Amino acid sequence: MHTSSPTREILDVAWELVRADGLSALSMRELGARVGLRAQSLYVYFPSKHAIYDAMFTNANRELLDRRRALDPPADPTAALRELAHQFVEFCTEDTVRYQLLFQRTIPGFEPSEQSYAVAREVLDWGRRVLADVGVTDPADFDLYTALIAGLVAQQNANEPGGDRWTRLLDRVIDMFLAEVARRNSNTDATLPREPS
Amino acid sequence: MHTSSPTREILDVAWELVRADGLSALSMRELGARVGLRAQSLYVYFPSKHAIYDAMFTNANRELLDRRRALDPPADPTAALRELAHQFVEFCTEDTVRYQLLFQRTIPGFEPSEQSYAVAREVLDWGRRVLADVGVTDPADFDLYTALIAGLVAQQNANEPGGDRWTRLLDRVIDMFLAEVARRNSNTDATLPREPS
DNA sequence: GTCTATACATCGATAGAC
DNA sequence: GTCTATCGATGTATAGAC
Repeated sequence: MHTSSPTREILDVAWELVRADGLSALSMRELGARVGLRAQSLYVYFPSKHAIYDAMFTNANRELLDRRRALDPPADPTAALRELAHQFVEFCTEDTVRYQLLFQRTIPGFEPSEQSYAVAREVLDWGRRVLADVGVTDPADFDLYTALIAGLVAQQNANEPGGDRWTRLLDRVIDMFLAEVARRNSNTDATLPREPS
Repeated sequence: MHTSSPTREILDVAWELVRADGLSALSMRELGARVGLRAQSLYVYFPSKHAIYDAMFTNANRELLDRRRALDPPADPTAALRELAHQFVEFCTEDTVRYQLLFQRTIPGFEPSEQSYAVAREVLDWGRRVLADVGVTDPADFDLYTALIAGLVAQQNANEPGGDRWTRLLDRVIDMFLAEVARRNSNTDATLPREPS
């Protein structure tokens, strides 16, 4: 019996270190010391430092997925979208290092593995589903949505980490987005010939 | 007589290296070798590697300012805003490493110096002036604007560097933004009591 | 599985000779 | 101003004792 596997403990401590000193300041010797191991022994559990980053990447995406599953989505699709967006923005701003790992290409040689990407895709597909529920199915509209959210988060984390100068604009941004999509759809209906039915 | 100072040449080569290998892959030894010096001799011109990053930061902001000054802004304020936004987005996406240095906090201990920030503020103030010309003076509206542009650029650079999947949404985003500000202003006019005059 | 020991190449940075 | 020499770090790797 054990409370946590060595692998699990290494990852937990890695997150601690990274949060304290920055994403790229993760050192194998330091990490080993914190878990009572020499740096070399870490290679028993992870083949390289990038493998640790990769596990952290998966880690973080799973955490986001878990939180989404924990939501009890309201019946109203728009309310559900709002809830999702707020959860995502909070997730991205409550831990800027995690945000950096997930959404910025900042570690020199690190590229998430295929299986890590799979989890990231799950997150994105979840978003697509929620948007489809409010009638947004055009891929360009979805790109627009991700850009709007990404912009708020990027500005918040870059210029006022921990604050809410940008994130408090979220509901306004969602309204603006939904109005824009509705406007564009009604324009399209009015000006383009109908599909034969 | 000389074609360029050592300082200038070091910076030029630093940009080359960084564009080739990534922002954090800048190495003093490599940089020295490319300019015909040993790494240690670089410290005659820059007191540290961060000082080189700082000079590059100022460098890039000045380049952006120069381009703005080179614009011959159209008389119509909205057209001028469009032109500015397009120029900015192109500036941010044509060189992702430069974008990373200017707008992402990615280098472990690097913080731009006060005088470097001054140039960055000039850039921001320029944007504020152009937005004021189209009637956008509320600071929250300006924050909204910067987030919208930042979002397009962030998504483009992170997910499809060199492409235009997000940046081609720029005019749509500007329209959406202007409509939102207009809507909000008219709402305010209609529902709030006027100031005594 | 973990240790010690050792190795190699890399890094930023400093001291001091010339 | 440029050099050699050196320092203390880093990631990575291997060999071998226990």
